[in-house]
Amino acid sequence: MPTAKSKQKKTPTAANASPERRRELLAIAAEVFAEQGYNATTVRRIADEAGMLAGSLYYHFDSKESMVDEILSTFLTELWEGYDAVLAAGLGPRETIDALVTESFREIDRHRAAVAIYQKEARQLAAQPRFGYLTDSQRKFEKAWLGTLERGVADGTFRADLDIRLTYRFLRDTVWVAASWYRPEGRHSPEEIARQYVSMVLDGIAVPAEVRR
Amino acid sequence: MPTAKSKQKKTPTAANASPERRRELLAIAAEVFAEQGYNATTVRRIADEAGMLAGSLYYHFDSKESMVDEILSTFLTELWEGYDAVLAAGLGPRETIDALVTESFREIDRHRAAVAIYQKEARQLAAQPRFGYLTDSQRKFEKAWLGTLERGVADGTFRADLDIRLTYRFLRDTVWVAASWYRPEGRHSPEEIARQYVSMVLDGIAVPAEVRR
Amino acid sequence: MPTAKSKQKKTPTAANASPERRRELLAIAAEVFAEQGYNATTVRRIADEAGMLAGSLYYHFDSKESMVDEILSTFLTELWEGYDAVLAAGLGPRETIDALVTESFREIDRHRAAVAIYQKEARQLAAQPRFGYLTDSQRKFEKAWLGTLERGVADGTFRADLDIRLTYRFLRDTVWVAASWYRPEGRHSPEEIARQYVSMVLDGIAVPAEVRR
Amino acid sequence: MPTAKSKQKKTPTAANASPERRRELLAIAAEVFAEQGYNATTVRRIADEAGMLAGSLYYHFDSKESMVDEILSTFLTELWEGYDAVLAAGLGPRETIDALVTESFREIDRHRAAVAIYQKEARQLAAQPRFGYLTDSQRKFEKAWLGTLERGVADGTFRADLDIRLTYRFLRDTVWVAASWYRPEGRHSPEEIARQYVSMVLDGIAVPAEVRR
DNA sequence: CATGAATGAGAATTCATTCAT
DNA sequence: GATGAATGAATTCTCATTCAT
Repeated sequence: MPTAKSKQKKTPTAANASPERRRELLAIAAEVFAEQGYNATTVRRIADEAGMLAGSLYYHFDSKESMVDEILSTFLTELWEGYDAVLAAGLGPRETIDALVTESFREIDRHRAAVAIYQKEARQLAAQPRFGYLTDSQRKFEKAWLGTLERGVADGTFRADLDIRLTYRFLRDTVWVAASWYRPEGRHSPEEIARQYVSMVLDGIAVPAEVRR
Repeated sequence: MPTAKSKQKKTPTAANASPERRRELLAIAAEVFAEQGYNATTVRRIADEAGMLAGSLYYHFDSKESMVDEILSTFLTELWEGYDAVLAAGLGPRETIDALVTESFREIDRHRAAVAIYQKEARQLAAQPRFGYLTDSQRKFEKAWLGTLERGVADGTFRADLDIRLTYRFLRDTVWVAASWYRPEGRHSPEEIARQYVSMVLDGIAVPAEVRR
Repeated sequence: MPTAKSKQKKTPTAANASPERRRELLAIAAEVFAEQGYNATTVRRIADEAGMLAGSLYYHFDSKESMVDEILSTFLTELWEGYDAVLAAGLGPRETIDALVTESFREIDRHRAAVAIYQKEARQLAAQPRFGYLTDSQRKFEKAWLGTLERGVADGTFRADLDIRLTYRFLRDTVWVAASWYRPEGRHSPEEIARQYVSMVLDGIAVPAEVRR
Repeated sequence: MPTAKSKQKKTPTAANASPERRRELLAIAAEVFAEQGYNATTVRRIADEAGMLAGSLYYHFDSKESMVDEILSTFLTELWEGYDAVLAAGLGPRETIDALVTESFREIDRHRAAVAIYQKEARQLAAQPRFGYLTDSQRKFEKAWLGTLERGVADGTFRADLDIRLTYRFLRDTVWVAASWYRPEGRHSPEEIARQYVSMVLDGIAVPAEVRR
């Protein structure tokens, strides 16, 4: 509701429209970004998909960049709500990993496109100041997972013979790359996928020798 | 694996120069592609890095596309030499997985940039007929790994309670994403990384209950 | 001096609103045009300043162009009322110049923005048929000033050793460019500024030799 | 001559071409800018005038902005060479004014288009940090002229009854607006125009009373 | 009277590619 | 083998304008 003399210099266009329309458009954009890659996606393509002309998108958003920005920051905000809840619950290392993995697959389920974009583009985007929060998030992320692993090694829950940073990367990648193949309509629920992933990660895919015997 | 030469459409230019120069230039290009992404990389940038002007690259290559083509096909050719040797060795499922993972990390070590490019761009490139071999390779790849897993489940080596396609994806991603963080000068040799990965994947990161006791 | 209404091409929109609102909006528009330049001024910016949305301006005006049109024609209409009165008064050359300069500064005081716009944009706008009156006005203007100068040279009031067209341009520019720095709240009244300008122009800024002696 | 590894990140294109070609293109651009105004001039128009495609201009210049930048800064550099020489000559106030006016008309003669651009666009461009030198130059300019006037008033050369800032603006505008009508092929040489301007400014256009008698 | 959403015609700019030298 | 200059198509973004509500 612009009042007389309100000169919104910075954001001439953005944040005008109704939140619902924005969300619709962002969902479309996210889908296309995820499929084609951010750079390879033209604004025109998004507009086509939304049934409007390329220029019309600029009524809703400042730029292509601000679209990814909003897609990623929205996703990360929600992710951290979930993660923070898990981390605040005071669970043991094994249960924390379990809960984080489960939470992650729930996020992948809810924000598949955003996660895929994050995976592919984060490194490059993070170079721009505007996307500094990506780096921040990554740091927090590392702290959460690595810390849990360290706790687990300390209390004997996790193996001590593995390079812990390697283990961290293994876990991290293992979970998130799933966004590249995950389909919401697929056979398994995110919880079921999470259950199996946790099981693989914690206990391995091999049948233990003493069982096999 | 089709090699990417045979394409001298109009000009008698491409594929002229000495093979060594080509390889040098491709190495440079691969590095830049890996770092910035294929789309985001300008021919000019590659030329800059090579100490020449953008136009000059066209003496050596037909197009930007033919550069990735050659980078990826060279990599895949080598990869399959290694894989085929492993698969032909008649090993048991556990040993085959071990060998494939090890071979994979060796390839990551040798072709880090190419692997990173493959990870990021394969899906999109594969849409073009020229890159049909990417899809072929992926199919062969799946057959090799999935087959090994199935063999393992059948003979009791691997757990039967896991969705096998899930396991396959888990394994595949787990190994290859490593290219995104792997640095040849890093602490661990590719063989050491492979050893730890295999150990995690097969036996899990948790200390088994009966040991912990 | 054609007035810029009579243009309701398609819509019955323009020239609807109350004349006061129009004048308010035109004053705002003139200010922005003067400050940023006609081309660089967006309709949105004017609307912002007026506390409405860009589209809403089109209830009041046919187009951006019709805004400048109305601003300039209104100004010129008033200018010529003043000038015509001076020219009809039958004054001598010196007194006529004096009166014209004074009248000009009064117009600058009243229509600072319009004058500034005129100075900057007239040449370009005049190329369009719609703004033909700008050229007409300029011709009339030249006739009035140049004629007065010629009269003055003829009767010995003004120096005969100067190129008269040069003198004309000198005078014309000298007066009107003042619009670019004039501020109504400034130290001097328009009449005082005019007095000093006339004095400079007629008698020069140097102290005459025989006085200095 | 780019050497291997020379990554000119900031200026990917500009400053490549031979200086002569640059100068040619800048001369063309200046002409168009002067005639149509900076904003109203499209890059395409400049390219048309130069007999090339719009995109081709970007081989020579980074942007439309960098074209005006180079045009203006080149002009100002030369202007100050001339001005500085005058100011260093240790002339009296009257002679200094004379010399500055003459130098100014010489610059108008040499850089007519640049001067016209400066007149029309300086205020707006100066808002951008990149064009900070415009403000600097203006300040120096004011200091030079105003200082000379003050010296003249102090030593009795110039009238003391005039507002000195008004006089300064009068002089400044009077000289530079001439760029808007000056044509190199015109009747008068820049020196002749300067002579007449100086005469008008110093001694006025009126015949002194005691002479007229 | 005004808003919200869109249109559509450019605008500047980028970049792979070509080619004469 | 490489340079310098250009092409031309595509891309992001801007903005005056329209119009149903």
